[in-house]
Amino acid sequence: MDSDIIKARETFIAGISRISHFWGFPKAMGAIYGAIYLSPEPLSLDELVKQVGISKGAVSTNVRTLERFKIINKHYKVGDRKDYYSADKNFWQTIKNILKEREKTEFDLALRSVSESLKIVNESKTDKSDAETAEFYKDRLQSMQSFFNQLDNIVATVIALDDLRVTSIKKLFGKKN
Amino acid sequence: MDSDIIKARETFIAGISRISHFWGFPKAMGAIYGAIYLSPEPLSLDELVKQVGISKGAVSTNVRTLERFKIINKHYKVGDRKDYYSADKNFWQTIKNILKEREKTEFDLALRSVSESLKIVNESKTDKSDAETAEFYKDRLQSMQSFFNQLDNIVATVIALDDLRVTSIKKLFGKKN
DNA sequence: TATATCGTTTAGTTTAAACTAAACGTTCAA
DNA sequence: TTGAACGTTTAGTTTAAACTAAACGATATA
Repeated sequence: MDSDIIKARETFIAGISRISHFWGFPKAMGAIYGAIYLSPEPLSLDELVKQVGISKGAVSTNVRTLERFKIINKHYKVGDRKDYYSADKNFWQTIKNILKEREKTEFDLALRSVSESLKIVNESKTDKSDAETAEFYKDRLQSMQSFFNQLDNIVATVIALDDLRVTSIKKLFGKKN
Repeated sequence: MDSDIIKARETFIAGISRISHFWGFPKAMGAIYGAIYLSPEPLSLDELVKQVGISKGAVSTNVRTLERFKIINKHYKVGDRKDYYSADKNFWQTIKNILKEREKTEFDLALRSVSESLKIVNESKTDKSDAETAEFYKDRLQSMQSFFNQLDNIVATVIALDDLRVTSIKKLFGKKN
């Protein structure tokens, strides 16, 4: 294959790896996604091993995560036991899928830990000396709880949006007004 | 101090640590922020060492990062060589500050790496056999470039918003319509 | 000038995440 | 029924990030 094509792919994959790592995913996961995204045909596990240069085990686990997040798609071919993976260009959907996955776990958990702290303070029978501190805690914890709730709402709303509305939001932000 | 108050604080700090770690920051950084956020008075470095239970060096570096991101504020007292740190409740501003810092580095860099790949493909004199692949690459890379540009616009817009407009956006999303 | 008190930096260590190599279970074809 | 071709799992290793302990420079105080 043409060396420029190869160079372009390598540059791209390196970039995606970095982004992946930056957002808390393994670098290899980004590289795998990059290879799949830039392939005209769905790729098999062994082809990914060859292209990305990591072990079969690592490709297997990373590919599974990518699939769970609905970032890539799995394909079967009749009379072929291999699995093939592809990616599409709908990034907004991809982002939504990631958010959906994260909301289920971390967003929710963050909110709960603040709420629990608040509950403890609210239910504590504060003796005179700590009353002031308790009030301060309540105020601060409530503020954060409120913020998390708003954030949760935003995420939930974005997830629920259909593509038409996503477009309108893009317009909303894009116009810079 | 009242044991419930202590329990509430520990629960809170553990939660914030987890969030911090989840978004790619050190756990200790979250713990430090949590301690500062929940303190009625600005805290000194040594007080943080005591409250959070990590070494002075670690507190020093983490606190510096927090300050660089404008997540906490530094205070001086006359006739006192210690530095004191406080946090406020304006989370939207905090998020904006984090985004601002990240946009300068990673957002920008992501966009550039895709653009560079695209440039390589565009400038390559593709021989017959790879022409189709080159076209596919161009299409895919352009799609991602476009997406990144939109994302960059959104982030830049959010950063540029004043608080009034942030409120309106919160309303926009919060209504769930 | 000597000493104590700061925050920072550095060298070395710890730790947790992510990888490799290899064994494994399953499926299918000969 | 044997063996090849899959993807997955596991035990062990590597690696990079983040920590600790201690030295350090700077500044204030006695």
